[in-house]
Amino acid sequence: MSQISLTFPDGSIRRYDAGVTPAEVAASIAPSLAKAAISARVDGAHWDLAWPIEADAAISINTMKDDAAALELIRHDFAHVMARAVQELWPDVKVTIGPVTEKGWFYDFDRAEAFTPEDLGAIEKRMREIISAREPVRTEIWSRDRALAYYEQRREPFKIELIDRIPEGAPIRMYWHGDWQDLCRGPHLQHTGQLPADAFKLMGVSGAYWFGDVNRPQLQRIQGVAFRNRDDLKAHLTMLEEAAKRDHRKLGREMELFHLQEEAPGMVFWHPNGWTVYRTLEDYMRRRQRSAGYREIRTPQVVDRVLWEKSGHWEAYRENMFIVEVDEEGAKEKRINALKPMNCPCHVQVYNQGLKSYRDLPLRLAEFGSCHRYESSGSMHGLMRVRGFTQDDAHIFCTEDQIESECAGFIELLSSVYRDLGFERFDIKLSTRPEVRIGTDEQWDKVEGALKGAIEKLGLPYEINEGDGAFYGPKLDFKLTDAIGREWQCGTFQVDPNLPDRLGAEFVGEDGGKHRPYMLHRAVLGSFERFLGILIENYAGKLPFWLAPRQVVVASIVSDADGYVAEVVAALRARGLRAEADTRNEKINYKVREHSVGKVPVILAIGMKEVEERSVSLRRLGETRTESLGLDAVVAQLSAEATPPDLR
RNA sequence: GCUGCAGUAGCUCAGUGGUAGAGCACACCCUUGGUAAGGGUGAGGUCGAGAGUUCAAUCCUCUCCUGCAGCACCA
Repeated sequence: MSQISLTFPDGSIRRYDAGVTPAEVAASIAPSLAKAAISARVDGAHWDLAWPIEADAAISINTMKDDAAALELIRHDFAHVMARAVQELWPDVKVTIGPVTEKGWFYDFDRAEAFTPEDLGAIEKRMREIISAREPVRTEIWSRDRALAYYEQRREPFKIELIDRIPEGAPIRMYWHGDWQDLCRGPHLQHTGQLPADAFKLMGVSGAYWFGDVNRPQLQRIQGVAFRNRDDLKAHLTMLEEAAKRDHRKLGREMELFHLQEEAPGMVFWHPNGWTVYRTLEDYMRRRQRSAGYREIRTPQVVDRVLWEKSGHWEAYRENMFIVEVDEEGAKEKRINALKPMNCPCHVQVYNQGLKSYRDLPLRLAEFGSCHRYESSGSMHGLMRVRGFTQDDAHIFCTEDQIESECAGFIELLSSVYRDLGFERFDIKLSTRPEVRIGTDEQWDKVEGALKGAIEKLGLPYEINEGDGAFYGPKLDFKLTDAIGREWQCGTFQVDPNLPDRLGAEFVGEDGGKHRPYMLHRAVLGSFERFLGILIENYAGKLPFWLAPRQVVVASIVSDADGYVAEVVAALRARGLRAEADTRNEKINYKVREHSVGKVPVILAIGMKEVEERSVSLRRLGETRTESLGLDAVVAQLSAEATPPDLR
């Protein structure tokens, strides 16, 4: 038998018979390692302990201490254990697929009746029994015919389809968890006893299409989360509770920011508090864009279909547009308009007014553009996905040579805005040319190169999403990370030579001839509605002082102080602070509680002592400590704090 | 849009085949209290909309609307 050399992480090399398994390798090192082993990494691939190694390779043995490997195996094995539990409880249920997800796994089942929450409890119980049986996990490679015959006989149509999708030559692996069997590419743990029985939880049932295809059968997806130990599970559940507490829909009500109602699904009714935050953010963005060289414009919301036909939206996007029919006096036909779903065609109209010279470029036209899109009913979610929204939109008209510097300028603006708003971290994704596209390869090379060049010159890391660009040009997506680690895609930067072409935008070049400009679509926040939702959740409602809708409440302790309270409020307001008096007939405890719940950053309590000293007792949100300050001092201090970050 | 669940007072929710209840919020009164809920009294509901079954529907059935979770969608 031939021999192979395996290289270990410490650089040492050992020789084994070809076909040795990682389990045997581990045993050759130490019995304790053999017991603790869960999988191996062979030349970078995640390797089952039972799979033979046939050639020289670099190897490392994974144990439960290896985060990534352990979590993957645990979650994968949980998927199988759950499927087994389900089939043991309901033998007629058909199994499909059960992949690992970010925090756990899911498994899709075909079953006539819906799973109930009680069923989940029963499944969890059965899973624990399976785990405590500590049954070995076995693997075998089967021939295609044998696998197909097996599933024919078991009447598992979905598995048959899966086998048909396995490419010729790839191994068809069967795994046994005890005497329950599933088709799976592996790898898996050694036995079910290696699963942490106290570190998983079934999270719910939902519908899911077979292969994500609306036209295929809808299955029932049971989702679970799993971690290496109970503490990690607990931390995860705590994070979910934390996220629920931060839910902007709940905080929006509690803080009286906005509401939604069924007569206008997906459209926001902003209340005074919410609108204050909105305008503060909008004013900030207006200043930032103005100083970054943008000119602000405003374009119509109701536009004739003729323009949408020219721009291509009528053909490609019509089902997402709100259509407005108008009976014009004397007209034979109804005139058909649409609420704009995007601002770009209108911006080209502004560009097209008057002949443009190359000297006018780059021309940056910005609009806080109010858009409407008919989003499908199931996709709407509070402020995060709405039908009526406002983008911090802008289009830069420029030459090909200007793309790189415009891109760099945009990224600098975006990163500075995100930092000002409290987001330190964001990731960039570059989507490159798709299969179906317009333009020459040379153009794509140049434009993709410009985007890469801009990012690299700024020294920022980025990922490439091969083939995910629009048919007309590449794009950048910017994802920020919030305070509890969730990612939100907000910013975008898209290169578009297509729309200027369709709508006939041009400029006179140095050569005196007419040329097409490029159009760069870009947004920093995305939509104000959604971004405000993200801000609310990021700060759990405790917005930074400059953004807080009510910055200061001046609360009287005794009614004899009411006159001075009014004076304090007036002094604060004179400096532009958003201050309110609370002179209601309530105890100070009551007022402090109410305004704390309402997330007011600063409460100034006023009793007779303060009246006599012309001072205030200052208490900040989240603290129990109070501070006594003179009136002039507090006004000066708070107005400094209220200055937006770009004006400091 | 699909699957499942839900819709009762401003909010959170209980409840019943014979037209409804709690806590908080709200109004009024008492109380002037020093940093997270003082006390009392009171007002407040076409029980999401429409149709059907029934002597009788908030409750049962159907359709629709809206919301929630997930899926699909986000050119």
